[in-house]
Amino acid sequence: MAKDTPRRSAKAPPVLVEPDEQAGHHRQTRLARQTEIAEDYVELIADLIDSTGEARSADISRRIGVTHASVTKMVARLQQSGLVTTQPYRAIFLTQEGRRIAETSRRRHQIVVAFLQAIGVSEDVARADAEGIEHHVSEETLAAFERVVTERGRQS
Amino acid sequence: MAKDTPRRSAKAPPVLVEPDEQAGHHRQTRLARQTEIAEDYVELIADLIDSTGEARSADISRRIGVTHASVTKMVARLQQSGLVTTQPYRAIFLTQEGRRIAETSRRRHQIVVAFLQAIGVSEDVARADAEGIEHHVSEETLAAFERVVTERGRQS
DNA sequence: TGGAATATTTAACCTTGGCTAACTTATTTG
DNA sequence: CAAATAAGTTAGCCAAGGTTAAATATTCCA
Repeated sequence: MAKDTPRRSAKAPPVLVEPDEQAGHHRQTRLARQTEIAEDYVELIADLIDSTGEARSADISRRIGVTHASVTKMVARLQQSGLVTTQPYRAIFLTQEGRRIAETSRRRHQIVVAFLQAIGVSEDVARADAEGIEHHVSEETLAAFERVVTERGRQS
Repeated sequence: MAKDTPRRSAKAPPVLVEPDEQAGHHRQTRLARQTEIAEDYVELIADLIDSTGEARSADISRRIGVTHASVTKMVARLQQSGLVTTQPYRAIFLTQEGRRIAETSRRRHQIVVAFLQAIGVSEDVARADAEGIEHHVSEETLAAFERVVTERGRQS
């Protein structure tokens, strides 16, 4: 019975990074992942309302690239969470709370896009990457991004 | 019967951003979200192997902050995807493909952390934010990050 | 060597966020 | 104004990633 792969090392091996700290970071990231989809929808709904006067699910599904049915389901969930209000076959509106989240998301989004462009990323890629990055940027990092934007804006 | 919220606007409203393009970005982001968990696991497994000689699920669960059971399930999925190999009650190893992905992830991770610190983000926050950001950084953006790191490294 | 202590797996469940297909309701237009 | 078209909803499905609780393996040590 060849025991080719020892199941467990005999002694506790040395550790490079603090496990708890690392777990905390991962937990934090997992939490951010839970809210980012909702944020994407809310941000988009705000944009639609501001630019066209109302948010309709057909537009949302076109912009976000999912089916009508998925939008309906997601909107129902957003309503449950108190971020939007809507009635069957009617347009979608943001609640106070939804509007607040939309504003925060939008601000972050704009800063991230401006920042990426400031360090030389092309507009299209900046927009694409920002969509994913924005949800994982802490206040501290956001502040750093802003500094870079104003710095580079001045020096060019 | 007051019709207070018109269900649909009479005319097609003007659009600010190209819907298709925006949908493409969101689709791309959704795709990245599908792989990021796997990447986190693979990256961590590689770190454990390199630093302690083997990756055991107890360590993974401690570092990543989920239960043992979740790790077992995820490792089974990684095996299905051909990224790791393992046998019941034995340690976990990376396949060629798994190792490749781990290297790519690690490189990106390191660049993102170094970059954030270069623009003035504290080490702990840099590590935490990088965990979420790294999966959404395109090659173009990564290159821009590297440029900033070398620039700032030189000038200080 | 035989438990005690650890580690791992299994089973059953939950939520999220997609999908398709079929159906209903509004809007527009001939 | 009725029929065609567009928009929205509902139902049933799926996979991913989590969870707890209970069962099973392995290792260590007295």
